[in-house]
Amino acid sequence: MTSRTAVDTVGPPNPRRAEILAAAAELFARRGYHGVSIGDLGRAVGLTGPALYRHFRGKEAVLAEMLLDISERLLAEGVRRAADPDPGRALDALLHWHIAFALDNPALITVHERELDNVPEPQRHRVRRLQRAYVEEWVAVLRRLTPGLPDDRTRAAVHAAFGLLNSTPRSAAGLDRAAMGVLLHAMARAALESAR
Amino acid sequence: MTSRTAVDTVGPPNPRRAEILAAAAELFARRGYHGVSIGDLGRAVGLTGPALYRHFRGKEAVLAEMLLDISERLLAEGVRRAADPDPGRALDALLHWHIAFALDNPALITVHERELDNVPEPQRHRVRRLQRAYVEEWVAVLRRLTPGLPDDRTRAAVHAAFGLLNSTPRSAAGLDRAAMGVLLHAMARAALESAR
DNA sequence: CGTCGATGTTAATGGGCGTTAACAACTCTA
DNA sequence: TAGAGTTGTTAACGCCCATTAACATCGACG
Repeated sequence: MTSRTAVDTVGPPNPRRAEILAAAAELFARRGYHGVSIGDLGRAVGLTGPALYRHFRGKEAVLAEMLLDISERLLAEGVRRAADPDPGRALDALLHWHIAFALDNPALITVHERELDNVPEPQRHRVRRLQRAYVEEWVAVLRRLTPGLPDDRTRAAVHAAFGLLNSTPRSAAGLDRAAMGVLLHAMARAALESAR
Repeated sequence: MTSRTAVDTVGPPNPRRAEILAAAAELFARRGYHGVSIGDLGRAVGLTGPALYRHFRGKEAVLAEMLLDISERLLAEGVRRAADPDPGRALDALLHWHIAFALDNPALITVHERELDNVPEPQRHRVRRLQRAYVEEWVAVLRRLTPGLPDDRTRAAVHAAFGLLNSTPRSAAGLDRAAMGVLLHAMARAALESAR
């Protein structure tokens, strides 16, 4: 029986897969999913286009795995941070986590924000569920922090705060990472507190 | 001499052009510039693909005109509102304007935020200049409101506030337009004030 | 040493895209 | 009413793309 090489999702972490995913994140963020060809993807890691099929089922599979990975990482650590019994400290921990992720992975944040519609259907639902669960972690913390606030208003406020935090890749200002981090933290915290 | 029909930018406002631009905004916002074909664009206004060339020089020209129009509208009214001698009132006026624009034209805001890289080079510079000038209107108002704040920090704060305000198209929450407007206003104002 | 699986390559296939050409219908107006 | 300009159509062109096929190399291991 002929093996299908490393195309299936499990197994030991393949460095080539990670390399392709990293390059794809940069390209998808800069030019959009449809603006990047298989040839571009291969060339970005020193290969030809068709070599990509030794590692992924196709172009859509690259995007799907990327978005699933991001959503899972955001949610897993989000759950951990939201568990702080003090809701004020939980909110700060969530802010720290999300800001660090956005500052360290601007391309991933951009793709995560924009390209969900291009993920094929079996996995799009999983990504959506993970994204929603992540938002609900934030909503739950804010509900503990300010009881009585209507949920739809809280959810809208959380989405707006994400818009603020995720603006990092587009600003590219003259501030260094640390200064940008504290600025975003202060602004997002103030914005969320003003929503009450 | 054979006329080139209405392909050049000037002349009386052509309703067909406006119709195409509106449909293109929705499609570009939903699927991205490269995810929309000329055939899609024509079909969206009840025509075939090639009919578009009676009104635009090509696909890139549609995007270019769209982004130029948005940037000019944002800047023109932004200059007007920033002229209020009271910087606090000027900031509120800018917030009202930007929020109203974002709530009324979510697709335009999305395209304006994402697709600049796909505008061909002669006009990309013009759009960039207009966008920068718009940001500088905000920066100037904040400088009057809080003298002594370093400019790069102010600029970063403005970009973050734009991220918050422009999140509207992605939230689609259960709030109505008015409630969403006051929420965004309060959050953005608080965020900007916290940047001092 | 020979075989096999993993990981590349180039060549080929089929489809879609942006654009242009050629042609038709309709509306003015001289 | 003839002609010209406007705004559509369908057909055709060339290019690029995602994917597959066929073949090459190379290391692990019997």
